[in-house]
Amino acid sequence: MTSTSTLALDNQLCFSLYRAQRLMTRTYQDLLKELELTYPQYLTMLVLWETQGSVTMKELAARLELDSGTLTPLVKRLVAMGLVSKERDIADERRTILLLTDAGAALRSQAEKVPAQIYTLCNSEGLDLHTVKGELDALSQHLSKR
Amino acid sequence: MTSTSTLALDNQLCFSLYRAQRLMTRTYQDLLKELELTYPQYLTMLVLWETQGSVTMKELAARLELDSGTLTPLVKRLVAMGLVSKERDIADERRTILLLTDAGAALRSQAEKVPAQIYTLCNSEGLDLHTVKGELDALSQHLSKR
DNA sequence: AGTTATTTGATTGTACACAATTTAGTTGTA
DNA sequence: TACAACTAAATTGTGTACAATCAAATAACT
Repeated sequence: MTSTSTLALDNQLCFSLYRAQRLMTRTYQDLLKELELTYPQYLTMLVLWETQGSVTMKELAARLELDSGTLTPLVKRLVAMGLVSKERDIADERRTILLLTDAGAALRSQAEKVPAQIYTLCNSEGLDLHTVKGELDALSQHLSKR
Repeated sequence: MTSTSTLALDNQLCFSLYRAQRLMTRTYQDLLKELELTYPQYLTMLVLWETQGSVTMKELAARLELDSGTLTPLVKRLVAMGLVSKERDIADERRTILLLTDAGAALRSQAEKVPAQIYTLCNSEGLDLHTVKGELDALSQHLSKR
């Protein structure tokens, strides 16, 4: 029997979201083990792969909606792994430009397999993942304009 | 124009989930500031409020699907705040029992206001939050049985 | 030019998450 | 009753998140 209290954990959308997100990250973790990337590192690589291998920290932060406190150390690890290099923008020395190394570019072909694998793992009878994605995006849109 | 690449960030359900979860946590953060609780601390208090103020660490971990590495320090903070007390189970000294203090129990009346406030902030034209919750639960169910 | 304001990224400090290991306590069994 | 197997928490170590602050560079203004 489910509690009808408005405070019951099972009645909170937030908890469903929180749990689903953690399960999703764990699912990625297994697949990303082969690439030796964490899940946020993978997201960062996605951005680099879709920007011809060159972005500023500011652009990356805007794309992932993460701040420098998160990204600076994360990128430092990608640099240490040899997937990314960092240099200052000559035109504006405040800016740091991230560049894909050859190893970083090469990793893409391995990463190409991940989306299909994830789809297989997530897809389930009676659940339209595309619809869920749209709803989550709508929720994010709504929450972010405040 | 959206990229049609399967690797494009915008095509990943995972990123929608990841972003929505972070936005939701931030939304809670504002409301919980008054209670001086973080979002995971709030979830922990929800569990205590719905269990007559008494749970073991193991039960709490099972309920929140978090492990002791996360919960031990989190609970330590709740104890330091005077909301929870800890004692050993006399029947089985391996077990730690968490108990609501009077202050912890009293906080519930303030927390009662949160769900309605969150609902107001999340609810949006053309988006059924109850449906979204159900879909996320279905996804979690699917991801956790593997 | 010199001062002020703004921008960019890095740094600091707090709080999760979670894998892996350790410690202490309990149970099952020869 | 030894003692191996198991269980519950705590601990350790790595990697995010994010608020707040800082330093350096640039822009804007007088």
